[in-house]
Amino acid sequence: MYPWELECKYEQGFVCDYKEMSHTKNQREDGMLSKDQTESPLIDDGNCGGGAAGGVVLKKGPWTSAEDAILIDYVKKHGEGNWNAVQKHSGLFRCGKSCRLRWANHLRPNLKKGAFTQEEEQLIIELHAKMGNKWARMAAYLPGRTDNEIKNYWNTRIKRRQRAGLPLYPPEVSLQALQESHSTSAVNGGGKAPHDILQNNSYEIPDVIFDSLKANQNVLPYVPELPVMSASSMLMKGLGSSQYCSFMRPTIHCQKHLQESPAFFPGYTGAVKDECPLFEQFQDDMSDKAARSFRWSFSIEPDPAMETSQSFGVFPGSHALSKGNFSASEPALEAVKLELPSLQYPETELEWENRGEPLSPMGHSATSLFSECISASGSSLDERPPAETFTESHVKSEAADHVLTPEIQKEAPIRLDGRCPDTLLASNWLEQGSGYDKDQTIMTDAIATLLGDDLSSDMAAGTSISSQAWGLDSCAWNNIPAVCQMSELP
DNA sequence: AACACATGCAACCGCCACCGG
DNA sequence: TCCGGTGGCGGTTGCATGTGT
Repeated sequence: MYPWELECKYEQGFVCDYKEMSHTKNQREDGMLSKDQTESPLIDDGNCGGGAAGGVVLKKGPWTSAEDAILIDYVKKHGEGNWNAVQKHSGLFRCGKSCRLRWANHLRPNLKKGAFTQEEEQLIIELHAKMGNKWARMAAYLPGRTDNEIKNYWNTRIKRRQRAGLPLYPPEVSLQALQESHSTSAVNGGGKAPHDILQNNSYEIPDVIFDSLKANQNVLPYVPELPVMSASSMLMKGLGSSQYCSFMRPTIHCQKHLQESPAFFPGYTGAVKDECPLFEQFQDDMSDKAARSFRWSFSIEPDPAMETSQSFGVFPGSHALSKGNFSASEPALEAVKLELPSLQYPETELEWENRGEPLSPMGHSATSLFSECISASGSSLDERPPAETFTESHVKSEAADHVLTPEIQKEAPIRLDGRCPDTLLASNWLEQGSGYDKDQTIMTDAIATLLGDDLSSDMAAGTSISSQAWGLDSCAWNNIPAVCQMSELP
């Protein structure tokens, strides 16, 4: 639908609808110009409009409906593109970039407005796992959605999950990947160099993420071939997600601990670091360059860039901290040149967001708790992480934001749209718990295995809180070091 | 009611790739 | 091959609104 249809929409109040939706906050729009627009028309820097394109001071700030109308009219007549000509031909005092952005994000026909649907949310998660912060490419899979919208959604989601202490990606995927990587490494040999393992073509890990997409390739008009994503990459992404950035120090302890403690990964003595480059990530003072040199584990052709241990650091698409900053991620793999698909997204069983992830009664996810426990147990008495990494900032925020008593869980509404906080997802997950026995088993087994003997000496008896509630049997719960449990208790 | 803080979103900025002259 | 223009992309910012105290 383009100019000819736009006219119809426009005349029927399309702009008005938009105005209501996106500018409810801009009461200034009609008549009430923003401060930018009235008091000090900003001078652009030259890149965008140059402030004075041909001596004309270009306006910045929120668009008015009048400007929208001008732009729509212009596109209607001249089509998209050649945005710098808009100002010349339409008298709109906006730079071309601004016009393009406005059109693409707000005025373009067929734009969806409003909250993301569950299907869209899940797709975003999947796509982000695959592509990283390639918002434009992701937008190609979400008809009617803009990259900016997706980006904003993701960023807010990251913040939410950070606050919630949740991983970005589903824990069962991470744990499953972990198990897979273990079994695979057992075959390949634990002492194998990381890059060898990762590049080994036989190092195949079942798809766990994109089945929902791939399964429909024969149904949908066009679904770009989605390369197999390494589950171990997912694992690393999950563990390396922003959530864990706040646990940088504990993670280092984890690595140290892992190295020192063969029992942690039974049968994988000393190979943990190799198997889990994430741990190496935090040990080395990793550069962005190193981060970007990482390639996916399923690389067919050996990549010279991977010949160095530095190659194993940040995982594409992750928001792993590098030198304290979020690093922009590279595409998960050689990003496929995506065409605009006309997708119909089927319902899938992997509705992570929908069901959330298993949370402890204290609001901890299994993986969150897992990471914490590793962190805590991995710290010897003289290496205990600073309190603020654990007992203060994290626990405080979780206590404040995500304590879910059984009563609260009962009352917590099931998430019906995409805007409920993660807290609610937890209750939702719990309510649907019966359908996730497998996941729980995986979780339980994995945690029990991972925490296993090595932590047994730290066991505490504090099982007053039902560990069953988040899928851990009492044994597994008991295997959680006291420091973890204590840190969660009010 | 007032204030502070949190949240979400629109818009901007800077960089980069592509293309044509 | 170089260079300027253009468009696209990802990161960041600013602000209105929502929420809690």
